[in-house]
Amino acid sequence: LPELPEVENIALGLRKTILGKRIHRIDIRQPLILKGPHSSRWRRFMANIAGHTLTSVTRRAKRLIMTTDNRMTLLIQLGMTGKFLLRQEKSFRDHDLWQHTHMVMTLSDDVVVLYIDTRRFGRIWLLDGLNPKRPDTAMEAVGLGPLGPEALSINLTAFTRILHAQRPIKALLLDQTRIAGLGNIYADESLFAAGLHPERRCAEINDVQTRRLLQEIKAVLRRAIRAGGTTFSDFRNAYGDMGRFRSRLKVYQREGEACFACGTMIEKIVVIGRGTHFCPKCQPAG
DNA sequence: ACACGCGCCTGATCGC
DNA sequence: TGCGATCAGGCGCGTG
Repeated sequence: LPELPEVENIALGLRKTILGKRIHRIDIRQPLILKGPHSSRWRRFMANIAGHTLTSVTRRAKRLIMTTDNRMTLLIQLGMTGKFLLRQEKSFRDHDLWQHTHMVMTLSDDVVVLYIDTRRFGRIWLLDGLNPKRPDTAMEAVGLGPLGPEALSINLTAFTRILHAQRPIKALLLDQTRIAGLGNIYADESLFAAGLHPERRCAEINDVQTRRLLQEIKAVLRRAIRAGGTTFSDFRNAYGDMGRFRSRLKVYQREGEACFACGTMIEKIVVIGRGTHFCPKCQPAG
């Protein structure tokens, strides 16, 4: 489940290899994943991109943005299992993942970029005229849900403001319109690091705890980025490497195991329909 | 406006 | 052993 740190690592990997490369062609094997006003005319859109150069690969929350020198944009939301894989030749056709490869970009220098998504929750929007430094307007214009501030850069004032709500704190952390980039893994890990029960009502969190939670969110995300993200089964970066953060998770997927801080058994509950892991002693309710 | 819950989709795991 | 049922989860969308 690619969250901010995983998408950041995918972007880093893609940037290193494909920036400045010329696009020879883009093949779509599964048109159903395409969205946006050009999706029904995707053949024309892709033909219009061919021959041009990739000028930027950026990230907004969990969304990837790839732009060309003729101001065309592929905006990718990876969903649960979406990934990019870089290959030097076309031997990937024998690969196990070929049946879930929905897009193939052939670039200069024999670089091939595969977009692979087993469960097909991911989507690719075909856009034109998006400014990669200010992508939100264009994204909302094509019906993508509005995004709150980046979890890595939201300031204390804004964070305090969104905590004026009656929902459980975990629900807020997963709400991309309030704070963008966290998913289930890093929401649970941040709440553990801050010593907050995931069902704690937002409005009951005091100023000291608020400051602490914001610091821990950013610290957890930064550590996860440096570790290359978290791999359970699916996530790989653009070079096929697994993330190394899994062994450093404190609560996520550790139900029944001992808390590293106090030895209490980690519990798993359901909050707004999501599996939620926490230490009942380090993260007391009420 | 706000908040919750369903359904999409497939592979892994569970239960009989 | 085999096969159907269940679960996981990001996000759009419908509903209260």
